[in-house]
Parts: sequence; structure tokens; C-alpha cells
Amino acid sequence: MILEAVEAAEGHISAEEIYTRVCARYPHLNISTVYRTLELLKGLGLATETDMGDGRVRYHSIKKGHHHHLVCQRCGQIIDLDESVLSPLKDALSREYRFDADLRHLAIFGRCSQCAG
Amino acid sequence: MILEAVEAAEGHISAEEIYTRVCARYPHLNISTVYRTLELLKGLGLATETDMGDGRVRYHSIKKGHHHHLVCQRCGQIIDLDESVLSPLKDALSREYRFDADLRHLAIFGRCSQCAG
DNA sequence: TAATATTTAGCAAATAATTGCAACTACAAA
DNA sequence: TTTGTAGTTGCAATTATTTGCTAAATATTA
Repeated sequence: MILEAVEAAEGHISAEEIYTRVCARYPHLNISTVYRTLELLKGLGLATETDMGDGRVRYHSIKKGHHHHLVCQRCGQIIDLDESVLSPLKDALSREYRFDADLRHLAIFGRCSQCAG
Repeated sequence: MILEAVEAAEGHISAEEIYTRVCARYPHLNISTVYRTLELLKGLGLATETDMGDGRVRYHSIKKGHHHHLVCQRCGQIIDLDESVLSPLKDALSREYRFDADLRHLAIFGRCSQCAG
């Protein structure tokens, strides 16, 4: 049910929102079950977790494809980023450090073109 | 005093540790002052904040130079990473998205060579 | 100097997330 | 059937961090 909620969500959903939605159909649910299930789904590779800097971590179904975000720390604008931009980094880490980086859903903070200075 | 504590620390220090240390000399201090001051130092570019995945965010003095970390999600090993590995990414984001990424102190999660599979 | 505005600190409460533990469930072994 | 074990859940408590409010400290102005 929790996985369904993540998949049904348009975009990125927080644990609290998942709890509210699943609770509507299954009121017995506890919030810690939501967190524990999300942890499980993350481990199984069915969902990704990203901290977009707004105080709550958000989750996203893997079904909807890998992508990343550029988050402007000034105006809050979120720019979607194609996976391919990070593959050279992933390759470099693999080659130079033999490290298999998990770059499935990243938020990169900084300044957008309007806010740069 | 808080900045001094961050600078005096060998490596990366958590807010709680800063609080304990500064409190030893200035017992009047409140933990929220520590957090607020760290936020300020971050904004001034004097300290960087990194979530190494262990439940508490760690701080580091900018005086000791920019660097990053590869954190193995399996064995917990932390590999130090030179700043230069991320500059191609920074350049690509700047060129293709006109986004000025703040990549001053990053933790990248994944699997180290011993734990990869 | 007094009066006033601005900044900062302390405290308690709120928030998001995690954890410990007991109770419950499912499934197999005896 | 009972027993054992592994896994899951609910609940309460804990942790790390943030916020709102108030009072104190500091700066600015008259």
C-alpha cells in the first residue's frame, strides 16, 4: 500500500503525505511503519529518497525514471536534471577510486541563473 | 567561540560536540544558539555542513580546505575525495544549465571496492 | 543623557525521523 | 496440537534540529 502511494503520487512525496493517504484507506497504520517501509523500498531499489532542503525528505518511485534536481538556495526554484549529466562523475569515481556511487536521485544546491551574482 | 570550536576540531564536528566544548568555557550557552550560529557561519562561507549519513550533520572549517567524501553504505568507510573530481560536474552545470552549484563539501554514498558486488 | 529601534540569546515547544520493546503474525519443527 | 523462530507492527520515548516568543543586550537617534 505504501509502494502504491509512492507510485500514485505525482512527483515527490513526503513520508507524512504517504501516511495521510494510506491512512485514509487503512487507518490502523502507524507512521513508523511508513518510515520503515520506505527504508525497505529504498533498499530494494523500488524508491529513492532525496532531501530537497525543505525540512522533510521526499520519496519517488523508481518506475518514473532516474533524474536529479538543481535547487536554488535563494529563490527555491527546482530545475530537473537529466541523469546523463552525472554519469561522467560516476565513471570517474569508479575508475579513480573504485567506488560504486549511488547517484539515483540527487539534489544539488546552488544558485540559478536569475539569482547568481 | 563557536567558530573557534569548529576550527579547533580535528576533522568534522557535530553541533552537539560544539555545544559540549563551548559550554565547558561558557556554560551559559544554549544549543539553539549553536545551530543559529552555524547557520550564520555557513551563510558567510566560513564553515560547511555535510550529512555523512550517521544521523547528525557535521561541520567543518573552510580554513582547512575544500574536500569531499565517499561514504560506503555497507561498511561505513569514508574515503576522502579531492575537490578536483567534482569540477567537471560544476563546469557542466554552469555551461549547460547556467546553474552555479555549491559543491563545497559533499558526501557521496555508494559502495567501496571491498563491498561492491 | 533618555528614548527607541535593532539584533541576539535563552527557553520551551514543535517538528521530522528513529529506536527499543512488547505484542502479534506466519510458518515450520517436534 | 504445542513450541520455536523470524519477521512485522504499534506505541511510546528519544534524537537532532528548528521555531516562536520574550527578554536582554546593543546600536542608533533625538
